[in-house]
Amino acid sequence: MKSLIAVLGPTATGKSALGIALAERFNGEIINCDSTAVYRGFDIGTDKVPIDQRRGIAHHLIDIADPTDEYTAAQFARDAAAAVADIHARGKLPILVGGTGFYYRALTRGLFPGPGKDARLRARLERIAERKGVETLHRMVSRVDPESGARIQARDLKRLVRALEVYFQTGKPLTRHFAETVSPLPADVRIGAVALRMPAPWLAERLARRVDEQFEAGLIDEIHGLLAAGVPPEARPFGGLVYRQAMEYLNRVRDEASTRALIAQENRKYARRQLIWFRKEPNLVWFDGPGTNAEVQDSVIRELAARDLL
RNA sequence: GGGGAGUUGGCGGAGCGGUCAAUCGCAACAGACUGUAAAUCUGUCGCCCCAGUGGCUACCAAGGUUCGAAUCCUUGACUCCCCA
Repeated sequence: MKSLIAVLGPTATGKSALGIALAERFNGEIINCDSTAVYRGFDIGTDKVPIDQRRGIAHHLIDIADPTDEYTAAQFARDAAAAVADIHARGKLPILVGGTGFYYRALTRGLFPGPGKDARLRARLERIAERKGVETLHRMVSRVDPESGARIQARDLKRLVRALEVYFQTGKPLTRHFAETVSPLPADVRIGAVALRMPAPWLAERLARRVDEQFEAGLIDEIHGLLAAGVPPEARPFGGLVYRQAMEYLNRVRDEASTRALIAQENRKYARRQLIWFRKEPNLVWFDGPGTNAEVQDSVIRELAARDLL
């Protein structure tokens, strides 16, 4: 019987610290489950744990993609499953740590084995949306795949494009592919998932403090460095939280003080979406953070030990 | 001291006699999510309820005109700009 521990929950609740504490105590290695931390060079804004603070614990799936790559949930599911197998093979305990719910779901429940992105097809569909309105795509989806049409909201461009992309590439509606969905994880892996949470006002305070720390740690210099190294401003990770707002600041959309406030605010909204996501995740045990707290760590260990996962 | 502009729901900001509980944006709140997910999208958003072509209170304040006012008039308070 092999265990996989997962430390999940909203941003800034101390997941990394809890993960490292568990790894130190139970001969574990960390697997990142954060969609942006996979990109090299994006360190400060993604709150990566610096190497000298990892206490010698191996961290997987961090810094594995170039900023110009388009890393996806499907790729993550494959890479993470491989990392889990590798860690198990070496007789160690894999500990998944991160806040990207979709990545966690892709790993634990799988994505349907359909085709990936087709850039030309997407461009074509997006052009149709531009010319005739997104609703046109929704009508197209409803015609070829009524179930998806009912499920996907009429203006949700990305999902509509995806549904049509799958249909045009396979001749089969997206919904029919779902039946073939399987987790890439071997069947004998037992998952022990815990999530950290915190009262909203407390989290808001931590988020505001973290933004200030990121600026003091040289967030803006990091961005200048990336741009100087030739990373285009359209690169995927620049479009995400913290970096998007910081880029706008560099483009003089707003001053630094309001940029910091905006980033904190966007982080709060993100934390909210993460909570909504993880609340629906089955078999997940919640703990009141922060994960740096020794008592919290102890109760997590007790819980996992009681379920014979450690 | 003189001249001009303004005061609208948590904020910004439309509306300029009826169809206005008041366009829209933001925030807030609730939610969706199967290969971009730190992304993308949706709903609610004055108060009350038997939840409806329902009731009540509302557009700085007080009066007035009118069948009817956030919209017009008078006075007052406050804010901003220009000239002294």
